Amino acid sequence: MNDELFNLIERLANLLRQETRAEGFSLGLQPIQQEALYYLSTCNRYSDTTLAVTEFLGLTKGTVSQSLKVLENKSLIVKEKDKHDKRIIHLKVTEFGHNFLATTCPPPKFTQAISRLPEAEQKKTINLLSDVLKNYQITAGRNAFGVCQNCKFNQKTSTGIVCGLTKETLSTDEIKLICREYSI
Amino acid sequence: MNDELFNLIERLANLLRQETRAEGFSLGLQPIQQEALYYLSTCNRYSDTTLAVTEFLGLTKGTVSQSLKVLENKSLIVKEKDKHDKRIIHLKVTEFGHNFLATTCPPPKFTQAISRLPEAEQKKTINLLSDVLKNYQITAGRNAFGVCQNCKFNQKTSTGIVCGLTKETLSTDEIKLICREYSI
DNA sequence: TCAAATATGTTTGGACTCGATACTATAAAA
DNA sequence: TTTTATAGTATCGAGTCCAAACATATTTGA
Repeated sequence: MNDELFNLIERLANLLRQETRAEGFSLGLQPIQQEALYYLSTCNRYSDTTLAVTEFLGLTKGTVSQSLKVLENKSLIVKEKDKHDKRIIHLKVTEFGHNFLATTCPPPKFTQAISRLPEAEQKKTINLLSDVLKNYQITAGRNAFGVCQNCKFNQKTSTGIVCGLTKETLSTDEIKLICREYSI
Repeated sequence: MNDELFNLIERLANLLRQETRAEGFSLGLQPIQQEALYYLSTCNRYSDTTLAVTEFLGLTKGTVSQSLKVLENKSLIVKEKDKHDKRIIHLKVTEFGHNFLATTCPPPKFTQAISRLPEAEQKKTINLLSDVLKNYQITAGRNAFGVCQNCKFNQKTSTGIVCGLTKETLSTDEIKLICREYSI
């Protein structure tokens, strides 16, 4: 039975990669580069670095560094040095980058296929698959990369929402993004 | 919401690829080569050709031809010419190949993570994800690659099980395998 | 019947990915 | 202050990938 689930995930991933390749063709973007760009569009300010992308994609930092250079050369992202730690470089998706993603990621046919399913079924699938991912991440010993507002460090105080890890104030928009420090 | 599902699948696939890479290290096997080998271990005699693997993985036949050559050189598969059509070459997984897959595919940690979930949840996830895949394949205009016994061409006659497409008799073991001609 | 079209599979070349390693720069720890 | 750890980049060789050209074998159809 594990085999079945493994098979399904592999096949969905294969189809997605195939379509992603086609979508990125206009800009000469490789699937992995699009994945990195997509991740950067969904993560928060603690998670928009080379190392975070590396963890997320499960590759080595040298490899990721190259992919990011391509994204920068194509003006899809810009690099901004951190004000407090000069080693850290934040990767921000440009407007051009956001526009590109809006039409290509997730691939239109995937979106189309999903929207044909009943909404209750969509939600159930998401919940179940989240459970699978969470379990797998724990077993494999990886970071969970969850949404900020569901994190155990997320605290609601009288002065606003605060991250218990960094002690910084967070906006209501920010807490919807993905964080590499996510923990439950 | 589509974005969420897309994200989950991508992340699961990333984790699986990362582990697959580690599992294949001992034999110097790349993730894509392992995927091809795994597919060949699950497909029926109508679907064990270069072209079928090509469709299944969503790559070009030239690329797949190279991966298969590697699998052959490592004695994980053998090539057998078709008796009726000399263009066709059947790809059979060797005992060595089966043994390798048994310990590596799906990755042990994935199996471990899944088995920790309640059985009902596992089944539900499989059913829902099957639905997603089926819809996506139809939208993308791809072959479905389903299990023989669920196919509309599968016929139970007085003399045994027959494929309505090839008019050939099928064994009870065979009908559990994946077929590229699967249709519903 | 036999040339043209089609189908299966391989080979080659160039662009790109990937991990490993070595490297620079900065920050934290001892 | 020296040492160690962290963030990121650069380079190399092995391998993936697509596109195109190619070799065979089969089917079509005039």
